[in-house]
Amino acid sequence: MSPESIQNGDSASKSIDQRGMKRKRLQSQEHGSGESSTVNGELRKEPSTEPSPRDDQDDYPVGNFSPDTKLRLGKSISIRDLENRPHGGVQASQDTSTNGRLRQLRSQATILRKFRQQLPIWPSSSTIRSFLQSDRPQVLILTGETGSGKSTQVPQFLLSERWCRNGCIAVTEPRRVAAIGLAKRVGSEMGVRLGKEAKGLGKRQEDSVGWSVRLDNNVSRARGVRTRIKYLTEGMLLRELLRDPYLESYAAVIVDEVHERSIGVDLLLGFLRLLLFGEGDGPKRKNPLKLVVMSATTNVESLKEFFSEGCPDRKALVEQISTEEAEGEWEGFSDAESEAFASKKPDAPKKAHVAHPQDNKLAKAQVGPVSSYHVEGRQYPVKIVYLNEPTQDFVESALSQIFEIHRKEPLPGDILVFLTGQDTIESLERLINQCAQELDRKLPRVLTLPLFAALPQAAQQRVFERPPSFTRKVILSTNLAETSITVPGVRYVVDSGKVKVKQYRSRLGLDSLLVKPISRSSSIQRQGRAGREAPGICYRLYTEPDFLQMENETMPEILRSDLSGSVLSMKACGISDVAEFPLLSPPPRDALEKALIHLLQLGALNDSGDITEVGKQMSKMPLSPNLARIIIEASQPELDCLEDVIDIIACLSVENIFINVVSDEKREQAHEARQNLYRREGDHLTMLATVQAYLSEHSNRKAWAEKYFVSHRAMQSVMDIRKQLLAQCVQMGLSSNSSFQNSEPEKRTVTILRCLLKGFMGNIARLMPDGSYRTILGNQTVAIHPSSVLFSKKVEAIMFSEFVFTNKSYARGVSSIQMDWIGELLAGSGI
DNA sequence: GAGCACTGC
Repeated sequence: MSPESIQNGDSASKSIDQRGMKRKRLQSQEHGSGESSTVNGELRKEPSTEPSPRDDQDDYPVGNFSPDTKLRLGKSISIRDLENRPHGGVQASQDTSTNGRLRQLRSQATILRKFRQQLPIWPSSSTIRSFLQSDRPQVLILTGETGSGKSTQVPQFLLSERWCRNGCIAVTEPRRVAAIGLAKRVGSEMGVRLGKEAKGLGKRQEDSVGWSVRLDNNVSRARGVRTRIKYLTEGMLLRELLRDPYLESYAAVIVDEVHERSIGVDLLLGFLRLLLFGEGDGPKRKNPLKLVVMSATTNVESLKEFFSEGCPDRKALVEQISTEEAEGEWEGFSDAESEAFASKKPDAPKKAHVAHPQDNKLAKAQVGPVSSYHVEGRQYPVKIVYLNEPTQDFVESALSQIFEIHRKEPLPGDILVFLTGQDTIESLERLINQCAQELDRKLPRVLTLPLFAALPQAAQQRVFERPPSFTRKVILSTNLAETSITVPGVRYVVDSGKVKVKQYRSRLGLDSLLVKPISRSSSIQRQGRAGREAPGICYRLYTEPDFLQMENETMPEILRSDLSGSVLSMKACGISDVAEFPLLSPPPRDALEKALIHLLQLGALNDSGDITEVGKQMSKMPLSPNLARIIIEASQPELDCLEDVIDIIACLSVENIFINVVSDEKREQAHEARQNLYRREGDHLTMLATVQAYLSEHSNRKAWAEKYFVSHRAMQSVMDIRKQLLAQCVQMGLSSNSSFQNSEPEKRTVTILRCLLKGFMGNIARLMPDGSYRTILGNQTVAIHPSSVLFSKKVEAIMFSEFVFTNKSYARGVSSIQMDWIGELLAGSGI
């Protein structure tokens, strides 16, 4: 493909005119305000300012970074990285007394305040508060583009409200790093001590900001401390709902990043709707709960409808509004907002049109249970360039596009390329490096940096480093850079328009992992990555008609996942008819049925569909139902292999513990080194052997891991999860006496495998005369994945922990089993 | 002969 074939002109600017009218308008305002380097420089002079993780959705007008390092971090970097920084943006105090520390925190907060005031959301504070002032439960749907400041400011706005005076606000985030990073940021803005750092102030109450994510709960339990804001991952709030169904400990819940439509968010919205507006059997909470749903996109209507549907006095609300004089103002305001956004008319009436209830005593009564509001973002304009003709090979198109940019555009300005996976990233990396050698000496050098989740942490961190002088970075990334990591310095985005998605097919009980076109919203999100620091260009490796044909939104995760975990959570929360559970995107009935049947087979539900004792125990574990069931099986006193099984389950809960080696030579080497760890019974016992070998290494585990080509990072998570699971089993009274530990290894191995089989009943295949494997339930052909120790081996039958279709059906995590175990098992389970 | 991205007391 020739560079000329890439369109560069009018059609590109047309589409930004349509969608990006705000950006154009913002451009003129923005260059003179906020993000300028003078402000940056000013902040830099403050000795107490540290480079802190930046909220990638809601930027500060000043990056808190030293421009010297050019290190700009997204909402998501490594947790360790966050932990190594002093809390709250304040460096260790020389005055170690509590009062000295608090004084210092307060002065820091005063400095930060003027930057908060420059955030686009700042002027909307009182309007936002006014939506939630009635004495009924209320929902506010708050949309705002990247950089508006909503994740950090909205909780602080609400704190001063009467209904929140002594309460705590929960804010959920989809990622751990985001939750921790935001908590630290907001803590320093408020000038309070973080989490357990807060110890109380004698007679006076001390306010604090905390966070709660798996394996890291940093919320003060001290008597004199009020935790005012708590950032949690979605999963953690779901766990809290199991314990405290009415969330009595919170005055408000803020659900952030709803547009990502994770399973967690969808379930939370369902539970929260029931909690707010659930069947009218009397008040469930002492005080009405307030809910703020925050989303980046404009799809307000479906959210509005979702909550209005659940609201019992919906009719009353509608009548009330239509009889109020100010009717047009409230409804009209939000309509004008969404209309303006949809029809791309600039300067549609906005704030001027809004009646601010705090200015109008009657207005309070006008605010219904469900309202919506939109805040402007802060983003530089990005020009869009489409291909004229569709491409057959996006790797090749990306290659020529990258070099066209490189020849044409001056530095600075790094290139971010969105690809589908490790394979395409590595092949493009090779191609670029070949071409770069023949590059004109006068042109800047090219530094190619791959970025995907399976890449070791140190290699991932390289995208944050400043390149050598006269060098352009070309970052080749998966979707990781779309939401989780914000790469600094990017002005050019090359978008393949593709993504690899995992989709569960309940009929086959199989995940497929296939390359698909992205959605329009995802395409816009990728484009936005070019306009973080300066105006940018997004080169789409597809045509404009292709763009127009894309789905509007990415399919919500709940429609493409195994629902057994979600259904178990619902059942544990007392939802008897799961088909009635309110979901924004209800999954098809057969997907729910499949999940119910699976839970029945596992013994989590009984024949009438009620949750069993085993099911209740399973629901408390931070594991999929399959894995949770295995733990419970292993805890039976007569089997007693709990500790060994926990070691295996911990490995199954993290990414691959073995390092992927690229070259053939290294692969041989790794294979050789791992011989001591490999077990002929299969991958699960190999995992056990690896954990045990790692545990018995006391001197230098890092070196040990390197020697065996084992991922040290993965093993550290295995250790954490193992510890957590052991503690939880003790707490749940799942026993483990070690009498059996001394029995013959052979017998122990069989016991362990039979426990695993209890959770992987559907995942069994036997060897056919032609040498292939076929599943017992479903009679599907399945191949042992090349990463398995049993790859190319023939055994009587296999059990596997994962069943994934890529270019064919693969079994991953495979163990050898015997046919006669299966008969007993199936007889016992009623299949 | 091959591995999208997240998450959980």
